Amino acid sequence: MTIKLVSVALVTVDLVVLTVRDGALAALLVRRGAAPYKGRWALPGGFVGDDEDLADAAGRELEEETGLGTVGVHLEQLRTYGEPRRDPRGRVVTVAYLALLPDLPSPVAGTDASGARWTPVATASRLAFDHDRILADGVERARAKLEYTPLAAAFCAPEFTIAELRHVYEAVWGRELDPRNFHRKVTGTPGFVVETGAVTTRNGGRPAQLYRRGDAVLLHPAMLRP
Amino acid sequence: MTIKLVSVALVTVDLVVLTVRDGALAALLVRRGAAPYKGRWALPGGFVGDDEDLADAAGRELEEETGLGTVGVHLEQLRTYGEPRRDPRGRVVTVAYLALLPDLPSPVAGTDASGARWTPVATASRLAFDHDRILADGVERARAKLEYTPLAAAFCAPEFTIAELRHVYEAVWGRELDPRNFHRKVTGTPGFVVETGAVTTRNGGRPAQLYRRGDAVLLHPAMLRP
DNA sequence: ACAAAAGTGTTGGTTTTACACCCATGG
DNA sequence: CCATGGGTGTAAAACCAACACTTTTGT
Repeated sequence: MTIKLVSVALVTVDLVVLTVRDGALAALLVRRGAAPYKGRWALPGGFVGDDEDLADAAGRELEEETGLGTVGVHLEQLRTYGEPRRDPRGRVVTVAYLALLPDLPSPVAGTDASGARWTPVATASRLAFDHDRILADGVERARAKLEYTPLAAAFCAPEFTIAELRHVYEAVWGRELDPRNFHRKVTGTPGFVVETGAVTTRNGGRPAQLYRRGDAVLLHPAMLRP
Repeated sequence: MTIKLVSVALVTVDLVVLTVRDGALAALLVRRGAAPYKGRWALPGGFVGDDEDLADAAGRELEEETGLGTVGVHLEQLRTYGEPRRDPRGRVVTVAYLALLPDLPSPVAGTDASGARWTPVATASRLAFDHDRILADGVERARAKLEYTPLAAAFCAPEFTIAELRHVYEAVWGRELDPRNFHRKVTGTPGFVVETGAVTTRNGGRPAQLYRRGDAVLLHPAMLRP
């Protein structure tokens, strides 16, 4: 056995931050200001504090990058990437997190001030490090979890209409869904959404019921993507 | 900002190794021979080599612990645990892997020689570190993936009968399934299993067809666990 | 009145479930 | 012949896709 077994590594968190903008799934990217990969787009991220939990580090980076608090934001661990030469500076193990946000009109970065920008995932490529792969993994996770969890609501404002929820599915899956059948399915799946009693006409046409997220954690039956 | 941001950590891999034995889901545990948690049961694991990929480290640990090669064994990354004080010796971030094995009669540890043992997951508790939680996460992952992937075959020998496959589902889900409907469902799901042409009577009764794993990676339709 | 969006009813097809029934072996 | 496990048939129930149709707003 010749492997050196006590391995010390730098630990970072990287964030796949997704939202639905203009009918498409978009990721938050930042432009790197320093080597390596200077000038290239990358996932937001940074080092984990000495006495900081991984999830806390991810929440802190999200706050720094978006200006948002982490309350109400869906944030889950995605996967860890630790290939020995993934970072030219040395052994860096990164724990990737997946964050899902509603399309916030104002306080988010993406105003391009801080060098952060929303990019449709279909056109995001040639990112720094192994971030192409991490982003792809995050998108695939989001697509899969829409099927069997109520995660789509994380892309919506706290109160939303069934049609707004449907637009999320259509954007993430890249496929049109029948509004009538979708409505029945969502309202018929126990715990997915709960009626608030309020209505809105913000989308034009007949007023629509507003809903909040229900307490289900798994959808039975699932929303299938055939 | 007072957080020290350049965090150096020791990186380990821990393994949740599962098999089906005597009709129950069982995990491979080792008894710790040194502090901390000396004498307590723990998940097998160890440090990642200096120039070693995480998946390779997991495969190496599996081989050391079971005496098996990693060919044909299902091994996937589970989750990463990095709570600052999860290890009293210092900052240790562990990347957990999930391994699924057929119930091998002979060469595996578990003979208790090396201090390793198969334990039904229902009775495994009070493990060292945060290993209770890691084991629970691994079991839940296995349960969930049986639904929508052909993973159950990883618990079977290379050639298996439909009934043997059903026993896996019944052990992992803790629920009896109708043999007739199960048979139709499995053989009717494209790519799940392929007939070998051979038959066996090893389970008594009428000879049963032997099958091998198919090439499907996702099951359509899924095997539901209601 | 008309367009646009929300929501309900209906229908025919597929899938699931429960269970009766037949098949092929060992003892 | 009987017990045991393997596998097929079938009918009722549940589910799903497609689409005609009604409701309620803004202009």
